[in-house]
Parts: sequence; C-alpha cells; structure tokens
Amino acid sequence: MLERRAAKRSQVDDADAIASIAKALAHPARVKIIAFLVSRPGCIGGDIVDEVGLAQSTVSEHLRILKASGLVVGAIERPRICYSLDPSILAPLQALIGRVAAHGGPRDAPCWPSSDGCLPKGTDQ
Amino acid sequence: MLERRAAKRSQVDDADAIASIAKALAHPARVKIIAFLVSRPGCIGGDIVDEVGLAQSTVSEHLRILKASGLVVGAIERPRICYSLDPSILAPLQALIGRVAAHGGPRDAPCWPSSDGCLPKGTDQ
DNA sequence: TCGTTATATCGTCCATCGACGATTTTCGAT
DNA sequence: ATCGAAAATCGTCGATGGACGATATAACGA
Repeated sequence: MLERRAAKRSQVDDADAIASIAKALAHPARVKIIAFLVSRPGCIGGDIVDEVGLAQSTVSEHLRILKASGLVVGAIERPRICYSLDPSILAPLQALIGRVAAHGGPRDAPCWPSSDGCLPKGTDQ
Repeated sequence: MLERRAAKRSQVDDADAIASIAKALAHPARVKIIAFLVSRPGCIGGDIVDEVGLAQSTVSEHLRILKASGLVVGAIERPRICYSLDPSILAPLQALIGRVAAHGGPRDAPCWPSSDGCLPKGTDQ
C-alpha cells in the first residue's frame, strides 16, 4: 500500500517531466527533425532546414526547443554544427507508454460502479 | 532493408500523427490522467478530478482532448462513466522512441564535417 | 414528477506557441 | 582585415491552449 502510494507519487512527480518531453515531440516539424536525426547520424543544420520545409529561423527555434528539452544536443564542430540525440531523456515517457501498452487492449470490461470493481467517489465503502 | 526504408518513410509521413499523440501527452494534467487510468482500471471521472486537482470543467476539457486523440475512450456505463485506454494509438510514438533509443547515446554522433557531409569522428580530416 | 449527482459545454480571460523577416553573431576562407 | 556562409536571436503578429465559473444535459432514486 505504501509502495503503491510511493510509486504513484513518483508517477505524479514525473508528470511534469513526461509532459515536457512530450511537448518537445508535440509538433510535426520537431518530429521530422528527430526522425531525420535518427536516420542520419551527424547531419547538418542546413539539411534539416531543407527537410522540414520551414524558414531557417523557424527551424532554429524548433532546434532550440529540442535542445532545451535535452533530447537534442548540438555538438559544435565548426564550420558546422552536428546535432545528435540523447535517448536517455525519453526514458520516463517510454516507461509510461510501456505501462499503457502493458495495460491491455481497449478495455475489455470498463467497470461497474458497484461495490467491488469501481471505487465509488470518496472513500471505499 | 527495403522494409526498413519503408518503415522509415512511414515514420516521417506519420509526423503529424506522432505529433498529435505527443500533444495529447504534452500536459501534466493529462499525463496524470493517463497514469491514473493505468493504475486504476475502470476508474470514475470524479476520482480523476480529485487526482489532478483542477476544476471539474478543466478536467473535462482535458478528457475531451484525450478522447479526441483516441487514447482515452469513454465507456458510458451509467450511472457513471468509466474511461479506459486504447494503447494501440501510441504505437507510432512508441516506434519513434524505440528508434531513437536504438540509435544510441549522444557520444557516437559527433562527426567531422567534410565536403561529402559529416564523417564519423576518427576519420582523417 | 422532482431533485440529486455526475459530466459536458459555453464564454471569457490571459499566456504561450508558431511563423516569418530582419538582424546579429561566429566562424572559416580569401 | 574583410568577406561570406551558417546559425542564432530579435520583434512582431495571429492562432491556439489552458484556466475558470456558470450553465446545460442526462440518468437515476425517492
């Protein structure tokens, strides 16, 4: 019980972290950037601009957001900058998704609010 | 190999879909809701309101967003509504994360730019 | 029927996001 | 020392998001 509470607490505490990670992925341009970086290790910024099809300043802003999230790290290797990924940042989000996936398919039996399955609002009764 | 490329292309084409899924998870309240639904199969809306600590109307709005994303499905079982999860929606996002994770840490990415693009570090510049 | 309870919707306010062009910065190259 | 290319930053604008209270809706029980 205490463990469950603790686990749940950590989950809740992770909510902000998970949300911020998801936020970093919550835009098609950023998803494209990530996919591009996965497919081409050590690619160059200019290529990313071509890939996503937005203005250079806009792409730079998306890269800034991704770097702020920690998912993308910019390795400055003049004359150009090579970006790379830090997958470890994704762990909490991946864990949540894993839990959901393990949770089962589209819920078989929703619940009955009767005494057993669904806990009625308030305390257990 | 052809399959890999096809999968990769579908990933990129799915950028919008992945982004919209991520968007559904891009708010702490919604993450809490998901975590809560995972931990309590067939829970009740009122409990969710207590859990996230926001106004009922705000929680309802977050639930609407989650339902619109397809991740949460509301099974109407009066007198109350029991929500449940559809994990299959997460597949594209999970796949992307898996690809990033398989990509390796940030250590191997930096490279030397050259006229042919980025060459792995260690290559003669 | 009427009242209670749970959920959804509406209207509004303020904050943040996303896009762009213009500008600045920062290097290597000439 | 200056030029040029690549990236970051700035300023602005319209769009969207998130919060809330108030209100509407729906089903059950008395």
